Amino acid sequence: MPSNAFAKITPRQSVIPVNEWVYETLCELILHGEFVPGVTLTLRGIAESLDVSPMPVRESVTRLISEGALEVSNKRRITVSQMTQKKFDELALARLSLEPALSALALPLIDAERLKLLVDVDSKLDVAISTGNIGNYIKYNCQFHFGIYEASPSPVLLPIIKSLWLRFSPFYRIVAGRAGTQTLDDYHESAIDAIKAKDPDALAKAIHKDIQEGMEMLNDSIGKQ
Amino acid sequence: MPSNAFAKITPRQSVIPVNEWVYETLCELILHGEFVPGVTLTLRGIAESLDVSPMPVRESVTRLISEGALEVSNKRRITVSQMTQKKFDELALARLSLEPALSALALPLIDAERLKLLVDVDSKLDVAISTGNIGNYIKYNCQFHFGIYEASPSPVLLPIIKSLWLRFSPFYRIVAGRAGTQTLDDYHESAIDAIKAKDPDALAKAIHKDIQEGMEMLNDSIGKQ
DNA sequence: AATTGAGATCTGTGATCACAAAATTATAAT
DNA sequence: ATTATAATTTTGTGATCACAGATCTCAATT
Repeated sequence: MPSNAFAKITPRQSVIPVNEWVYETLCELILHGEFVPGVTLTLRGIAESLDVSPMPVRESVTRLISEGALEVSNKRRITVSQMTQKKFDELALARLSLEPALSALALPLIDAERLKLLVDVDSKLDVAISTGNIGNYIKYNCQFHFGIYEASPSPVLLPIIKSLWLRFSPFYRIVAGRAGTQTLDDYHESAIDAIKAKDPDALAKAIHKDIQEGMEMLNDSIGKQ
Repeated sequence: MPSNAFAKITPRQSVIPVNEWVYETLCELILHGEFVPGVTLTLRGIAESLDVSPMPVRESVTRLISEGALEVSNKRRITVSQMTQKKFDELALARLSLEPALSALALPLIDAERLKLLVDVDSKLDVAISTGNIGNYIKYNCQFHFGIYEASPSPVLLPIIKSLWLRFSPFYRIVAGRAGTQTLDDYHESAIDAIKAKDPDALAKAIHKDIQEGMEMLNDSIGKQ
């Protein structure tokens, strides 16, 4: 029996608290689509998989529940949140309201180094699309967006947007996995152009369009999970 | 020595879990401005005040930290979050982006009973303003807004908006307490008119204006806490 | 009187135990 | 073979303990 049932996870730096490492590990697993909507998790199970005691897992799961990534079902069972039409509509509304705005705020803080990183991630993303690698697509798409947002150390907007991603990522993975990468299209090129031109409005528009297209693609699949 | 150091709190229904009651009690205390920004709290202290064991307090505080209402300071000390200009700007942006939108979504679900409740709360609010009762002003203003929002059982937007309120409420209390109620103005009348006219756009505009005015009033006081 | 520093206390974090309610498995009866 | 029921295990929740690091207390020293 393996002491760690999850896919490759980054080892814990002994300086950061255990509960935080557990939280970030679970976040990454969720954001990268490793968790299937609807499956039930157990505190002791996660603890064993991550080779930690149940206590820090409890704190992390509490956080993830309050952020909507996990749910506690009818009779106190921890599950990965499933998508509903109502949730989806609100997620789309919130994303379209906040992410373009934060992009515009972040643009002046994107330096040459970060721009290079974004270009790099976007090219990896193109490879993932052409080779049909869904896992990498999800990962690099996430890295691209947050690569922009995190240029601004936003204490309020960033955590909220992260919680939005935590909620639709598992669903995203399922849908994209079924549809394949050939249908995927993005506006990352125009986003990069807007960054180079230092045009906040153009960047906001590109991000808005990118989210809208992506969410429209997902919208048809609700209920067919 | 009192077994309960907090102001009047609603007793726990024995059917709901202790941690949830603690969470909701703390939320209410924060939303109604009972907590002063910057003061440090302790798990054991809250537990004693609420006459529960430290364990459910731990879970509740974890949630409130993840929602930004509380912070863990430099060297792991739990404090009530303080306002900064950056936080304030983002809170205003998020509120103006989300609350008018949710108002418009909620309007069709506001029935006669709820409308009556809103009118009632608004009149209590006017009394609070004219008598200079800051505590009631904060409370009824909160009840008025969420009285609209909660008409729509929004699984995503409602928790996010609540987390926004949890962050600025303590600050609100301080500022309003210093400025007095005579400077307070709101657009609740036009909001009620819009509800009666079943005009979502007009309601969204009224809520937008209400938030904008309120936040502008607060903006001058940042740093002078 | 001001400063220092050793001892005592308090605090968040992690570990472990207890327990009732669910869920699962095993057994019996049809 | 299928259903019903009893026994067992598992689970989230709450309580308690342990501990290192931060904070506070207060007497000793300058």
